[in-house]
Amino acid sequence: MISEKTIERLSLYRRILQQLRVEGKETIMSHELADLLHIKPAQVRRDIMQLGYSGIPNSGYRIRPLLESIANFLDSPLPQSAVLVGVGHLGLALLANFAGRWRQLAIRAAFDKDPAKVGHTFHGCRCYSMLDLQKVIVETKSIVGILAIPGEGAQSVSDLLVQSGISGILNFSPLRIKVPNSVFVEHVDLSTTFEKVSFFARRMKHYVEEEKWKIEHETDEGEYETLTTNQ
Amino acid sequence: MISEKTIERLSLYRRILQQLRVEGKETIMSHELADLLHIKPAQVRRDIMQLGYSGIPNSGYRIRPLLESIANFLDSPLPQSAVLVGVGHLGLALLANFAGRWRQLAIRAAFDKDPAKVGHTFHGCRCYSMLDLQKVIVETKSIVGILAIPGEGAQSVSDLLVQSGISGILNFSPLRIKVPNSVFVEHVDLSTTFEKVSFFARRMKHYVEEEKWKIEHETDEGEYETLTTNQ
DNA sequence: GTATAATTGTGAATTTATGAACAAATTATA
DNA sequence: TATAATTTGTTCATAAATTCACAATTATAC
Ligand SMILES: NC(=O)c1ccc[n+]([C@@H]2O[C@H](COP(=O)([O-])OP(=O)(O)OC[C@H]3O[C@@H](n4cnc5c(N)ncnc54)[C@H](O)[C@@H]3O)[C@@H](O)[C@H]2O)c1
Ligand SMILES: NC(=O)c1ccc[n+]([C@@H]2O[C@H](COP(=O)([O-])OP(=O)(O)OC[C@H]3O[C@@H](n4cnc5c(N)ncnc54)[C@H](O)[C@@H]3O)[C@@H](O)[C@H]2O)c1
Repeated sequence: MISEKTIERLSLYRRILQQLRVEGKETIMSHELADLLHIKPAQVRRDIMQLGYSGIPNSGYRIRPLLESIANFLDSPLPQSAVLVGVGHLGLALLANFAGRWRQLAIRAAFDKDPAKVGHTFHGCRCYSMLDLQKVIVETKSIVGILAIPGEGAQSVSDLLVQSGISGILNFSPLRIKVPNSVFVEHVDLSTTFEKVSFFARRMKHYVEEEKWKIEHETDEGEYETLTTNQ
Repeated sequence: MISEKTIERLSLYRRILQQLRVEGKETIMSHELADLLHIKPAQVRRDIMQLGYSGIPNSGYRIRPLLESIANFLDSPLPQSAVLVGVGHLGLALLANFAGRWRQLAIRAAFDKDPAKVGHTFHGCRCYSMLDLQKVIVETKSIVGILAIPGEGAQSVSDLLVQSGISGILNFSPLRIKVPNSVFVEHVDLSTTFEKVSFFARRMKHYVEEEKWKIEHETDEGEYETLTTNQ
């Protein structure tokens, strides 16, 4: 019923609104939010509509109650825990940002198969042995697992997480893991993202050079198609 | 004309096919690739069609030439360079993975405003002063910039990158930067992604518990709507 | 107060992405 | 060599996401 895209935008709105509130702003209009995010005002209004929150015509949305509506919608009534598997380069960066930083949602435990890491604490988060996975997940009541290990181990660790009661996985490994359809998976594939940016960067450059050429040579506007981008 | 989604999938196909080739596989059929990625075969055929490459009915695609077609389409004829701004927790992880690892596309230089980092080399990549940004970008002919700094500095650094000739930006900061429409931007917003996974994890759990309840109480199948997911 | 200007909420239109289905092509097989 | 079995390329259909556009509503100016 509610789409992933909408959830992502609601999370964004919240972050922006929290900032604006500390700056003393009390109300906001759909086109202001839209401009900050480079989207259309109708999109903002539609998303907020789905919350059940109503704005005031000719005046906009009151930030305080809108934030409450978003929190009400996005957040769990209880603080929510996540666990991280793989305390390597990426895992460490994630711990630096998400280990107990927010009360509402945070990484509460980490795991690694490397004995050198087990028992140590990284950015305030303890690293456990893989043998303790199920026990710790149950104890911390975690429902989200973050995979920051190489593709090789990803499927088997994913299976373990699911067995232990995890129902959402954030997967940074390049492998597309298979899970029961009662589990939500998000693949963050930084390599393909990097390649994509590189691809479009090149196209943009070509397009711009083509435009320059056309201007220099004062040709009439030919039927060049513009690039499709997400801006 | 070609969509971002298609580019992402082509990059995925390539990675899988490279692996399969070293395992000795010579041909592949659309449904095999589709199964590995949890998508539909028609999607695979459509994507490959856009490359201009043709498969063989009743036999599939020959992996070697297909890989060549993909490389031809996705890659620059010359090796392509990227620069990273912000050698913090995340920046370091990115350097560990992308600093000169591939010949075709790699991070060739890093920048940080912290004097303690300037002049040092991280994972084989030299960190320069922000003052050298333009010079190094021009020298390395980089067209991609990666932002791994806090939101505060993101807009001004982005402007600098664009001034220096960058035409693609991979932005890890929470700020939605503004760029001319001749520049491609990809926002990787790990906080919102994390919140999204948490949100759907919770819904999944509820949904599953609801199903269990229904089974235990042997009610007739009510009109419960299923969740929309991306699996 | 009344008029004016502005902004919301939302149905309808549009665009974009995905999926189903089938003729055409090709291989394998009898 | 002919037939059967498959898989591709692609058209047409469906679904999802976005955008338009405008009536309804409210604030503000006069
Ligand atoms: N670092 C990046 O910027 C980056 C970029 C693109 C993709 N990735 C992907 O993210 C994942 C992690 O990357 P990284 O750079 O942190 O790798 P890394 O090698 O630095 O760290 C991997 C960690 O996972 C642990 N590990 C390995 N297999 C395990 C298993 N089966 N169970 C438990 N722990 C295990 C290792 O001991 C190590 O600590 C990899 O799949 C990588 O391809 C990372
Ligand atoms: N680490 C994560 O897992 C994670 C998760 C979500 C979001 N992010 C975002 O990614 C970005 C980087 O995160 P991090 O954890 O690496 O932060 P960090 O604080 O560890 O590193 C930031 C680095 O950028 C440098 N820097 C800051 N301002 C700069 C400027 N104007 N010019 C040049 N260099 C500058 C700092 O000196 C530091 O080295 C942040 O915007 C953060 O919100 C990171």
